[in-house]
Amino acid sequence: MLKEERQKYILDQVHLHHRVLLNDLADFLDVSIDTVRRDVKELAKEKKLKKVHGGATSFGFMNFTKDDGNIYLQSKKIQIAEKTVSLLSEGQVVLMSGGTTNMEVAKMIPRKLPLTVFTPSLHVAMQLLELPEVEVIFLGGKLLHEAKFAVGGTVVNALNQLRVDLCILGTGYLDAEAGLTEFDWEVIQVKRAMIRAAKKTIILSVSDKLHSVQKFQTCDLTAVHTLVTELDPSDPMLDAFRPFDLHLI
Amino acid sequence: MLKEERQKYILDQVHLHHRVLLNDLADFLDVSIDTVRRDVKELAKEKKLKKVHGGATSFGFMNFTKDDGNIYLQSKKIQIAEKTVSLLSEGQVVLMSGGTTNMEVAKMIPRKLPLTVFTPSLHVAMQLLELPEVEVIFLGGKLLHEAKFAVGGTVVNALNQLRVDLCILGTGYLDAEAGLTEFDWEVIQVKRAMIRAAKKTIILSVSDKLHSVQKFQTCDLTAVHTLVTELDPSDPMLDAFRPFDLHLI
DNA sequence: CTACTTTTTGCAAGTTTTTGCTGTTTTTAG
DNA sequence: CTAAAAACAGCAAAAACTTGCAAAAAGTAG
Repeated sequence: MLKEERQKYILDQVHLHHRVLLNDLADFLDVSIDTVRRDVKELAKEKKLKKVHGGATSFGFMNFTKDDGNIYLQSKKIQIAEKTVSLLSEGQVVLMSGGTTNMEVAKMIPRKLPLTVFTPSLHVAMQLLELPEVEVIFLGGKLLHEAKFAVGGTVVNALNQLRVDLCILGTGYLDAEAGLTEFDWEVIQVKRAMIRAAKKTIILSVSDKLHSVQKFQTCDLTAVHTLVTELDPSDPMLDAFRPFDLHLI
Repeated sequence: MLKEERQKYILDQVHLHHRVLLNDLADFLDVSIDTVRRDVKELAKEKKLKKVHGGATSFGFMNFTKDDGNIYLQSKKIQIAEKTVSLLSEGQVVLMSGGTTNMEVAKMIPRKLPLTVFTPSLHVAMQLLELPEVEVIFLGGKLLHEAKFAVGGTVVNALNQLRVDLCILGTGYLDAEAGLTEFDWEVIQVKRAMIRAAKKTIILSVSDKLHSVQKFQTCDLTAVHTLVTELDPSDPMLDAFRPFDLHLI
């Protein structure tokens, strides 16, 4: 194997995983650890990657990502948020769930757009209050410590008496067969009520979460009207969802 | 696992939850507590986070209360909060309003004290959720943009069906003759309902606000059971309030 | 083809970094 | 004040790194 090839592989791995272990590289490339070490040293000198004790990382590695794991996720969420915001129009009454993707949506709503938003998420509510033209109504109830999300009978009852234009459901797990799934039973109850209360339901999902299934089902895909991902609507990854009467953007 | 990965995880957790325990980190990352300690020490030296006894916190933590700039005021509020916390006991069901003094109370509640707290204040709710033993129930409704406080019929109705041990009313204006006064009519409605729902009502007031009168009256002093100020209970400034059947501390 | 140089690679010895463990001191909470 | 938890300092083993060197591979010129 050529040195060029080796270094290309190393760079690819760094770009893909944002970090590599020298041992793994030596193992895979079937050369001594010293050779890999020298390669990485060279690449580091050319500023193509950053050498650290025991491995190498990409440059933006230490940048903060709210979502444990990878930095690309954040930019995907921003893309999704952009598409979602484009679906909103003046005067609408909207229901928003919690989750980091919905937070991005909240951040991205134009300052001048008048909306009425109901939400059971403390974080989303907090963010929405930055917008002077948005009337924020919090769906009160028992708050979950981790998610800072209100659950329980109070929330569900309030939702049952509500009729809104749009429901925007954030982070959930999505699969063509299993539909929308969650691991928290209490959250499910709230999300179901949210879907019932809305004329249309939009689901936001980064492509990583497509085809993932969790413990409990919130609803199946027939209950959903629009699916927003960071992918192009024609992407083959979305093929499994085409049989449903879904609007993909 | 690379040191960089560990440190990135630590930083992400700090940013996400505003505070982390070294034990939790060591546990999750599957390294000794010393290693985590060293990592946190390094990150602290780089000003990426703040090291505290037993864990680490992010820098901007709890900065959503705009600093009133006045250090004396702040320390007075802390004194009041200390006194107030001493009035709480295990298992109580408490109602808390908003305001900066109440925020101090929320910060000061012991981590191990089990309570159930109802509140219409986003900030107070957010702060209380840091305490694992406190069940937080948000009184949902239309949120005021400035105060981040829920008002309106929904809140009042919920309160009318509630019966709690204690109501802690934060920043209001207090005068022996005029009683408790406010300038926001909607907030008044909520505070009245809060007082009705509680067996006992505690009022927190820095001495600066004693003998001030606002536009509308929330209630008169006969509805209040305890008045907490930063002053000594024997202070002559409190003389005007002694004719009432008030507990001064 | 051969002799020579240059580059690349692996190895070994010694150094540095990292990590967990020890016992001791400091801080915290009841 | 006392007991428990956390922080600290020093040590030792393991892992990673460095350097120098020699063998193998590749290139070059006569």
